[in-house]
Amino acid sequence: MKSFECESSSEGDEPSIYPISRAIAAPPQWLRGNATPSWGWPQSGASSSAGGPSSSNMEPVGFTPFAHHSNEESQIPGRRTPLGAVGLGGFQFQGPPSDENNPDPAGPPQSRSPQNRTMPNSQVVQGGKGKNRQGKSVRLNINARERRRMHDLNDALDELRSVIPYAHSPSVRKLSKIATLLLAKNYILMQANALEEMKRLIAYLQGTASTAAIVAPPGFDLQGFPAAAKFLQQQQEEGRNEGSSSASSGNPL
DNA sequence: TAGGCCATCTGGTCCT
DNA sequence: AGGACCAGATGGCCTA
Repeated sequence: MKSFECESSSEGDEPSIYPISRAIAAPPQWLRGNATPSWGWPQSGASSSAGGPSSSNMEPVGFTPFAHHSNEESQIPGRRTPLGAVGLGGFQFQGPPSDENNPDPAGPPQSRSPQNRTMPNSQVVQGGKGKNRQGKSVRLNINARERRRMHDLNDALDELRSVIPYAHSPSVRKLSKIATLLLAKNYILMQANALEEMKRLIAYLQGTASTAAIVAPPGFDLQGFPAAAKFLQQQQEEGRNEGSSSASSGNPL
């Protein structure tokens, strides 16, 4: 691979810190501030990556989860054309006007970036031997397919960006590919953790519904469940009131 | 200016 | 044979 490799996260232990992981753990400035979700970036030493974020931080602020902002993306600095600007088939080639590489006979569309990209390799490497004589059109077809494939991949990444909560804002730069993948992974871990906690809470409430006093079990963190905490508090207060009013009966509930 | 990120081209490998 | 997938190489843009 290249200089960055994702941690082999199949093991649950502490992932080794590759350069890219450090970059994610300490996101660049354009991702800090409002852009940084409270759950997204693995905290060094905190129980974020494997165990998920602390439940007290589960309420991210500054963004709208699951909101699609493809229109806003057009204003975000970046090189890729927003999804809405291109057809379903992905991006059209926007290279130099020369192009035999242009699969669109109608001519190259407006370049998606201010500059017209040059295609340095297309001519240089072709100057070789008979192998390249397989036919220019064949090679160009292969190139077009590969381009389309990469565009599809980027479209999928855009869709992934649209469903992971982070600051979708014109002033916030688009997540990089690797950041998108790592953020999505952390989001999945967080959701799984929240689901587990919810299951435990439901099981506990069901188990104590018929008993006298409802008390949070030792070690159970209710900070992430304000509604549940409020409910328990109400139950305890009601229990106390009834206990005082019907002290003669001695019935705790 | 260096480094990060990206798009594209290219050749190799595997699969149908 | 043709297509999908992959990784290396290259060069451009942007930001600190």
